[in-house]
Amino acid sequence: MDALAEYFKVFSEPNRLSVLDALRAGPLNVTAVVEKTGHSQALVSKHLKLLTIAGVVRRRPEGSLVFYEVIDKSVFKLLARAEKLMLTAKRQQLDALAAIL
Amino acid sequence: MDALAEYFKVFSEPNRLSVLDALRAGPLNVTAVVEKTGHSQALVSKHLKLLTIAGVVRRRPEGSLVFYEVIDKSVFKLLARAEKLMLTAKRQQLDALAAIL
DNA sequence: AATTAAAACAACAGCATCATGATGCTACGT
DNA sequence: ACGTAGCATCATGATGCTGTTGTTTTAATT
Repeated sequence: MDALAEYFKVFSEPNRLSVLDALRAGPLNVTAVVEKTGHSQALVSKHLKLLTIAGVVRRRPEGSLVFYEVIDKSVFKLLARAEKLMLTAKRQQLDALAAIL
Repeated sequence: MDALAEYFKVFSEPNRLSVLDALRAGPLNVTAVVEKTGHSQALVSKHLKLLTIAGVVRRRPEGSLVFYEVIDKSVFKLLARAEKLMLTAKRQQLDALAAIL
């Protein structure tokens, strides 16, 4: 239960999520992620490290560049499922509100 | 992207996850959750409030008791998927570790 | 009305996390 | 060997979250 919470924590940060999303189409090196996300280099590097430690992303040095890529693309299915759940949750909230009025 | 991160944050806390898990079998009142989880009453109340605001759980007063129940049980599928992903991720981590040694 | 049990609220201390700016470190080209 | 680009790390300040204690509300019971 503890480990699961930590795993969810990986995806509970907007900037980290955007870094992960930048890798959706395929591997990118750090600078490319920086440009794609608009975040500072230090920040991107940090989040990529976290994602690597979490086992979500793989680090692959190539010459003087370092490429990162998503290991198991089914993480995006997780994101999609969460998004769907979130939407229905919000709708339920509205329904609950309507039931009161 | 922001909202998604916040939604994930709901599940990124061990105690909150255990509170949610306590409601897996069905509705419970606060005291029952307290007994099932072993957490303090105040803490349980707090987490239940959060889960309610997040739209994961529904609050239903009944007499002097207040029952809580999971609105959409497919949240547990989200948890299961995350757990699965986590396990494969950990294996990949071990492999990566082994590649270094 | 007073009492009691259940649940929520408030204030506080402690802790973790995040973003930034600066600095270090590698690998490559000249 | 030197300079540079790419990436990682460090130290710091700021912010937010968690859990506890103590109090308050709500509802039922006598």
